[in-house]
Amino acid sequence: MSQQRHGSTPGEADGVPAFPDLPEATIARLPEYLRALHHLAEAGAETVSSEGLAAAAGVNSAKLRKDLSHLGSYGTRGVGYDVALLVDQIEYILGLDENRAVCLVGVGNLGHALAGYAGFASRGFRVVALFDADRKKVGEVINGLSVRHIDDLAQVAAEESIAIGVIATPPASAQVVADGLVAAGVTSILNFAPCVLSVPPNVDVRKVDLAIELQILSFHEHRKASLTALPGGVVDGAGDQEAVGS
Amino acid sequence: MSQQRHGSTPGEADGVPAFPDLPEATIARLPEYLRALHHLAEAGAETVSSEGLAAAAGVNSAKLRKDLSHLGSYGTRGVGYDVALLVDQIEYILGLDENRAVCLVGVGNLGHALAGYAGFASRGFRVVALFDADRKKVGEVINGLSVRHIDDLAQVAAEESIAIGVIATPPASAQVVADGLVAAGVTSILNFAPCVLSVPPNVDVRKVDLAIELQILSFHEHRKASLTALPGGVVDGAGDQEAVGS
DNA sequence: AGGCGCTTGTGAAGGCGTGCACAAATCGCG
DNA sequence: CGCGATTTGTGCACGCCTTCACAAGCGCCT
Repeated sequence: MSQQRHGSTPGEADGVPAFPDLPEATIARLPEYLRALHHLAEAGAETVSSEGLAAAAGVNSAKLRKDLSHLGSYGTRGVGYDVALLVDQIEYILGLDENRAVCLVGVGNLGHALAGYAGFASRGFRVVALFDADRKKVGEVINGLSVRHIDDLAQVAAEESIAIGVIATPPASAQVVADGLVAAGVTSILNFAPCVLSVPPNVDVRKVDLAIELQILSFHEHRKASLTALPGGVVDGAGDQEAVGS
Repeated sequence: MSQQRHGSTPGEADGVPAFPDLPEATIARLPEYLRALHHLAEAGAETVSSEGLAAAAGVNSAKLRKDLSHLGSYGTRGVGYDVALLVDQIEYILGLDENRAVCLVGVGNLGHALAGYAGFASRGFRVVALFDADRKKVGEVINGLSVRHIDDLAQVAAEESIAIGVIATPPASAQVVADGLVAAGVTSILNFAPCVLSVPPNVDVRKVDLAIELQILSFHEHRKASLTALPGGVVDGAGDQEAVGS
């Protein structure tokens, strides 16, 4: 690779392009590495070996090295990775230094919890608005933010540039809300409603379905139960953490 | 394949073994198909084509056919798939006919919402117990269930056979809780705490980290922003739903 | 009864991701 | 100043998953 890197702004080091076309699987793991790095930094570590960081993030060390190599060479052979430098680099790649504005639609059971979730603010996001279609909920204050009616979405989006919309409505309303978010210029959506959304191709949708996660676990339970009833007995069973993406 | 299938109990049709070793990627999609099928059944559909079901589930039709072919042949050429039959078959494979017992540990912000989430009960799961380490929360009644102290876990597990444990505690407590669940005989864990759990190899862990989902979306925002600033302009951007697993 | 259109099930090819194993590079010590 | 210990970065092979394209099968219409 190339020498002399400390100093310049992250991502624009020298020869490395700002967007090295990271594999999707790598992107999904970067946040995990970042969390582990923050943990290490708080513990006072200056550098980490790939082995150490891999263990903290729950992945294979070879995989970690390959992932990090994709975003340029930020390690030192014989020493390891500079924790602070790597944190900056990953945060830059993930765009977390821009402190993106997030809005949440649907202040029901789940939405209420999400609105109060501290993990968002502490990891680079600002929840700037809460919406609901139910006029009875409008005005309610949650975590310092007051709930507004969904019809105000366009107006609020014009004031604050909203990067990400979170949908926590019943499935029947989700598509309408998604259309509204897209119309308001939102290009990333996190969908908690158990349904398929159709959006323009330039909009990214990620989905989290709590029941699906349970059903996948249920399958493995079923499988394990039918295996123990057979000669082979308990063989293995995955062992380490499975990612929730793909 | 084989003829004559209607009639016998699902999964034990005739030549097909109960566990055809489904690819992990297929398993992750089965719940999505199931949801779409229930939707179709409510709309009164008797049969669906792979094209139709694929559209409803947000996937490629070839992928859907291959997925379904893995669990035996339950379609009719020229006609499509029998909706009711397929529902039974998928529910059997996923083990949803056993109405598994779920316990939830950590009745904080998020845990509270999960305890009240209707989607669990409606999709084949029974939340049978809520736990928390905070004595001030013990006794609180949520959705008809009263919160018990975490020390009672072993006792409750002995009474009701708990299949799945959900962890919604702060990350610092998550490992201790996981150890407790494992000791109580739980072999599947759904972890909402942002940390890595280490468990014996026969225990399955799935993880849901809300902040990670946002960070992945943030990356794509960052990427899109840096692309529009370049000659190529907006090219595509995925188009359809991305799974949250992988 | 025969043919035609529609739909499933699957063989084959290609791409992506993982993990091994090792060469290259750096630091510290004698 | 040179050597050995240590750790990164990566070429390579393997396996999983996706996608295409098409043959086989089924029902309906004439």
